[in-house]
Amino acid sequence: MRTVDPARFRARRRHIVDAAAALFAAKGFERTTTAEICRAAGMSSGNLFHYFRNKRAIFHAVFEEDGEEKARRLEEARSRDDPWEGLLEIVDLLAVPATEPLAPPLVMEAMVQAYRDSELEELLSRDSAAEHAAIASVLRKASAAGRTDPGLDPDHAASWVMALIASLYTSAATDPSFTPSEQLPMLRLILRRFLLDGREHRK
Amino acid sequence: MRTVDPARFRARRRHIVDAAAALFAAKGFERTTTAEICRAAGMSSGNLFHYFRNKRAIFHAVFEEDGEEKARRLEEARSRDDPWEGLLEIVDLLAVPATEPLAPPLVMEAMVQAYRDSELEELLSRDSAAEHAAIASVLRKASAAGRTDPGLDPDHAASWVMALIASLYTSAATDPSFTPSEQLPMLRLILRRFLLDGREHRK
DNA sequence: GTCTATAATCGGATAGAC
DNA sequence: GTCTATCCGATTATAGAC
Repeated sequence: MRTVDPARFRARRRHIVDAAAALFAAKGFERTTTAEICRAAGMSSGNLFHYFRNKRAIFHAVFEEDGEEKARRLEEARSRDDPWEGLLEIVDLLAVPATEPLAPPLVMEAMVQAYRDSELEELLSRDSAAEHAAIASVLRKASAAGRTDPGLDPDHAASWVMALIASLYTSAATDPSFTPSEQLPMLRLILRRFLLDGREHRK
Repeated sequence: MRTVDPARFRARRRHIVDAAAALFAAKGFERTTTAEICRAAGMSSGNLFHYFRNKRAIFHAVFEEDGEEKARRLEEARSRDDPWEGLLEIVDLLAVPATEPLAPPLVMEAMVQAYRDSELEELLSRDSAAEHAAIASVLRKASAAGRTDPGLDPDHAASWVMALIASLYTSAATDPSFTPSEQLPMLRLILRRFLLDGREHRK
């Protein structure tokens, strides 16, 4: 007979993380106080620290997605017969979250924090390494099939594809008139022209 | 007979700003303490606050460039006969500072701070509005001359040109293997393909 | 102009009762 | 599991001497 219900524990942590994420997005990590998180989550300080070792652990939890599901979807896209279909699927997979209002400022905050927090940096670079590998893989396939500019190095090009997707987040966070959902078509256009260099897109 | 030498006062402020910039780049705004700035600048706290109203004013000063010189160079590029020459000149003007090691982390920090600091936000958006106007201007000229894809809206395209340049800073700040100076050719390639869509670049 | 000293506040985190 | 109470340290900024 155990005294803690793991599901309830996880749900409670999730409740805290959700409350904190909105604050981190609006004010950044340092300027968000634990007292504010307590208020937003409706609990005392003593209780908050029962669920998280410290403030930083709450921030990390915001970015701990289960890679399970994502890895599955990346693998699915990467194994498509048509590499361009696979690429566009990956782009959507990575770009669509940018349409959630909290995501752009949170991603920006994560990027600057990762610069000084090696644990977070490792967390994020694990994710981005998986994304990079998937993109490079479809690019290699497309290149071999003559469906992209063969002069491009797939790994190098993949880095720029990721940079372009990241622009969706940074632009949304810095320019109020920039709406990721409206900009997705332009992102796809730039990618096509970059990678195709005048080649025909369709088979 | 005045007791303060304005030139000396400005030099002293500059000395403080230089010392602070390195700290802001390494640790961010909030985690840099005024005590650290004092140590780095070799002066006492009382003296530091003789030159700056508060810590935030020091941070702002890091980004107060004289727009004089920059406006002149933008205007010069914009008035080139060949709009592509003008565009590439502007791109270099904006991209080359990314090769200074402190610039990428400082720019990232400025972007996240601007999100919560309307004064800084105005400072930065004044700059970027001028840049956007210059880029849109050369793109309009290029489009009219049939030297870029006429289907692109110059203002919209200019925003993406700026986003691509910004990628140089964000990528450098988040990916240790990314070197802006090495990536400049690729940036230019992407811009050409994006804006030309198969058209010939040279006249 | 520059210093020392310190005021005033706020922050994260813990102890321990219930 | 949750709370109240509180500690300790750090931080920005100021007062006032030299």
